[in-house]
Amino acid sequence: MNLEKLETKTYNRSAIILRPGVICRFGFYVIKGCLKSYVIDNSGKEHILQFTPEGWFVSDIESFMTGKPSLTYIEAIEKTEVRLFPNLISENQELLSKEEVIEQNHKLIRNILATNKRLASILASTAEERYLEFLKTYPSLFQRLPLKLIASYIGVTPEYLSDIRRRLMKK
Amino acid sequence: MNLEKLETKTYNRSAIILRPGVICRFGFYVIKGCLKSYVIDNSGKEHILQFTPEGWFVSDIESFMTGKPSLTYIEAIEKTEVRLFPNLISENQELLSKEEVIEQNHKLIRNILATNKRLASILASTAEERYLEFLKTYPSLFQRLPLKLIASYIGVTPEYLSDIRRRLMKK
DNA sequence: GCTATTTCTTAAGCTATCTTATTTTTTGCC
DNA sequence: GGCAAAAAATAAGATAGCTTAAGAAATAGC
Repeated sequence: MNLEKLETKTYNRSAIILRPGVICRFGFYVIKGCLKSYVIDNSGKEHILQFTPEGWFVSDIESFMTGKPSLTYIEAIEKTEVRLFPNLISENQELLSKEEVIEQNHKLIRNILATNKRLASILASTAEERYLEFLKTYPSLFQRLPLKLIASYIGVTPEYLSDIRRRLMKK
Repeated sequence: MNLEKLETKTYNRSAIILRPGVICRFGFYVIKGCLKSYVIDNSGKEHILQFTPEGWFVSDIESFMTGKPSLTYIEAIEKTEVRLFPNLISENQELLSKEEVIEQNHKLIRNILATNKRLASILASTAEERYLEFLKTYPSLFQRLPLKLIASYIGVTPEYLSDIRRRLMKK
């Protein structure tokens, strides 16, 4: 896949790149800036699935792979430049070269590993542990993101994360 | 990849197929029976990441892909027959044919989609909602698995799941 | 630079979920 | 088929994390 040929695009802060119901026709590779993907629950609360800073890849993988309508949002947290990878619903994989399939694999696998870790962490760790883990895993993001978004990512309310921070300070 | 040539193996109930610290050299495709993969937290509690009944695939994907020691357990819940897929640390992918890479992709993708759904569900739904979702998604498993394991999967204690059930009965 | 808006902190009361303990039921296995 | 062991139900008290609210601090955008 010749990267030079792929379209790039720039989104402003708060631009919504994907919303539920729409088919996700691209994977987004972030060149500069940061995206968030999230779902909104029945009570209207936002839950962040993934942050996507420079060098990472994001998509609604289910929609991207199967052509079904997306269930998630993808939105720019900062002004963000992305490279667009055309979608690869299963049949299309046959059109790619072997190297391209492997290349695609690598990007996907990196995401899978992160998602797996995240699931284990949500199941097996306390909020405080998840916060410390986040700091260690994304030291750069920690400085760039508002507390509110970090709270949504680790799965607590901003008020509670504020408490956690205070308690950690005391130690 | 010629399926006829791949090794199959049968494990007894409670047999531990993979444990943390060991490199996961195989992906396990379940022909008959059911496996669970799980982590154990600091306080010794077990958290189920995935059930793997007939027709599904499981592995410690991080270990399988990168050759690093595994962080998870994989264990037979019932007497289980599996087909062993040799590991595919990145460099090895080049040894496979394009069709084999795509085949591998398909198995992985199915798991990824399930994991993504699960993460969204844990973040955005209540325990009761997750229980109902589990029943709908795995009607066959629900009858086969002890409550204790379902509780661990949806992320609550068995006592609390027992409460949830009772409350649902009343309705 | 100023102002409106958003974010963060703090605090108090509340609820979902956990812990521990006991009893009853079910299951694995000889 | 019977018995030991595991699982499930029930209940009561404990706690992590939520809600609401209000003031302080930071920030976006003009």
